[in-house]
Amino acid sequence: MPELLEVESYRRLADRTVGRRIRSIDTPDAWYLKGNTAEELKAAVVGTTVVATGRRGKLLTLTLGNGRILGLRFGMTGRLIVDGEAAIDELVYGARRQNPGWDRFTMRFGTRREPPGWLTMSDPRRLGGVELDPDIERLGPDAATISRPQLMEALRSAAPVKAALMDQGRIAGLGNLLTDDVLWRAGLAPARSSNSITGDELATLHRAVRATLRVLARRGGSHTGDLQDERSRGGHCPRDGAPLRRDQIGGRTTIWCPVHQR
DNA sequence: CCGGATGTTCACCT
DNA sequence: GAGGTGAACATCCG
Repeated sequence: MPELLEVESYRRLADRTVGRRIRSIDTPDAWYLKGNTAEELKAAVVGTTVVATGRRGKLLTLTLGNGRILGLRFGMTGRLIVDGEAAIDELVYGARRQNPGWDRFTMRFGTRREPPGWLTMSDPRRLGGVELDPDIERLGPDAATISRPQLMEALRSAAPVKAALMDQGRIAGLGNLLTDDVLWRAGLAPARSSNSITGDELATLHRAVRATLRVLARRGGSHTGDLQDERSRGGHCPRDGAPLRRDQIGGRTTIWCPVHQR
């Protein structure tokens, strides 16, 4: 998916639907509906209005006029399209082409007197989903606004710091690409046990989370990190020129510099 | 042809 | 219980 930065741009796009009334929904893929049948979903949302958008980590939420919350998850390849316009032209690991067969969920808006339009989730790999009233509190604090004490709490674990940062229940929003760039920026080895992080290192890591999100947001997304060009082929550290390492940590391919990440 | 890819969940180990 | 591993989902790309 889309990590935090992409989902935030999806949220801003979805903001366009605030104030619109949901006329109908298309649910061509029952598997995409988590926890509800199409009939239940339809009964809960059709006829109500989108009153707000929100985001916690990689979860996009649409608050409806009846108090229900519609949670949208995008997996690795999910895209959001509103009124035919996509928030992001091309996902790095997503499909280049567009295929109507990948439309997994659509809301159609408008009545005689209210604004029309539609919102579609397109997801080739079907790794995302739509859930009514998702358990948002199962997610940790959002990475974009997490405080230093909250980060310390998130790292109260014997797991590698990389695994803890990717654990959405501990801290929400960081995926594989962002996490590698955060640790690179912080100078921390990804396999370091979380509870071995010192107070000074925690402060550095906290700043690195914020800096990485700020810088990559400005550059255009999670795939614009300093390590991105080095991910595919064995590259060199942009900071000190050392050969980068490629390891499996927390179940994911991890790129890191053994010289300055300690 | 094969392996891996911005993710999550689950079963099964240690 | 905590942590790790591999599978599953489906498609594209190198």
